[in-house]
Amino acid sequence: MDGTGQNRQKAGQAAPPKRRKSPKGEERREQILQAAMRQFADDGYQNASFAAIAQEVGLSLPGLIHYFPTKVDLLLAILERRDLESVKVLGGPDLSWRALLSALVEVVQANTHIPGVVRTFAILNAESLTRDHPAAGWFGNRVRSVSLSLSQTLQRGIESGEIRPDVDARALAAELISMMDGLQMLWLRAPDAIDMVAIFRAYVDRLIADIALG
Amino acid sequence: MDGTGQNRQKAGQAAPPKRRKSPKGEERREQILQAAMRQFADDGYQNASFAAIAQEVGLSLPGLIHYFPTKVDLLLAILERRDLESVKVLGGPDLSWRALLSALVEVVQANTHIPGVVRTFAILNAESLTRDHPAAGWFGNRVRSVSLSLSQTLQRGIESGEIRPDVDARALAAELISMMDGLQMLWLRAPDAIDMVAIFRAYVDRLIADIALG
DNA sequence: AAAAATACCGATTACGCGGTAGGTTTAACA
DNA sequence: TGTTAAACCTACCGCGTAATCGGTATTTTT
Repeated sequence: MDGTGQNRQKAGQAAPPKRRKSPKGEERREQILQAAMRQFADDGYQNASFAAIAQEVGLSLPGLIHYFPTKVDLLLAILERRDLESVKVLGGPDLSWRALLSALVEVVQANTHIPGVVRTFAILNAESLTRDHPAAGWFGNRVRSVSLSLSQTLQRGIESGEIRPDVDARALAAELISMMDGLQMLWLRAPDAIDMVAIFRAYVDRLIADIALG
Repeated sequence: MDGTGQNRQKAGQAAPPKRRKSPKGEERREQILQAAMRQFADDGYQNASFAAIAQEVGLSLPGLIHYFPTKVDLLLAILERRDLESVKVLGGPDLSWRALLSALVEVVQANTHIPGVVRTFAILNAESLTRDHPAAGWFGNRVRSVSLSLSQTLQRGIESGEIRPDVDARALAAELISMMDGLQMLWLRAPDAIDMVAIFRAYVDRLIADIALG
């Protein structure tokens, strides 16, 4: 009816989404999301086949559509779920800048154990740069939000006198994001050929040495 | 008949590719390559329409096929051309490491003036991470080659005593490539919001300060 | 001027795609 | 236990796709 698939809810949090039942259904949803992530990771969103995702979980195409009315809805469901997970990582605005940088290294470390997920989001991230891509808004918001979060923490470090005052917090935030994303792409092309964690850790260590005061 | 479109020539350089004639034809080829780059930049390779490229240069689909027998041939032609251009940038293996890093900054600087080209290759680079992508080999070779070139130059710097001996040249090469590619993606998402050149230059300056001896 | 390659086009084909129409079976709940 | 929604399926549709067939007109070379 609406064609946008945005009709889930708007701001409710614990509100049970209308009425929902079957345990089997929830299990299926989970399977579908997993399968879709796999196929998006392999082929990208545009090139992946909605019907092939259905097949992977043993459904017909209309069977899949019963759960996700359009391909876009399925994509958005994957992104939405990622939102919930990633809140906790950069969560506190009360984190010290050193702790934040450590947390970033840990994120990279953790990512090496879930190459599938990393691949999915790296592919979608890049693909979302193309015209009218349905994930463009999500990735745009995400980069804005992460960037803001990083630069605020760095800025607090500057104001508290722990970081050299001539550092550009916003530029440094962009630099960190770029390095992480760039490394991911290199790593995805040849996971065994480069040690993503070691490289990123070395980079961050140098960065800390460069900007720390005292 | 061969279906691969690889039948142009194999190693000849000045050898006129069999026999070629019309000036009009060469002009058309040029238009086609430009149009294709534009559309690949907008929509990616997979999602771009071969026929739409034909239309943009005022040809029917069979008319386009006269010049490039398949869509893959067109893609490879674009990549091939880029090869010729990019040789000169990192050309000499007799370049000093400082000169090389300066050259990288200049490349980034120059790239800000050709966002279309940057976009094309950034999009294709990311897209080539998907399964069976026709550009995968090209980008794989490219990253290998650039990486090797960078790390060799850095290694020479180490051996000549200009760079600290505890530096990992290969890791640093990967880091540089990651930073450039990551920055490009961030920049493409919001060209006016970030100063790619300033960020990269600041990064390189810190890097030099960190690894230089004496 | 003759021969031959180049530079195209209209019509068509085979196929995969996302999505719909209209149903039947299965399971939850009162 | 009856009602109702969830959980699916078969068959189908319209569309866009890359690519082919079989030409004709133009240009270049001999």
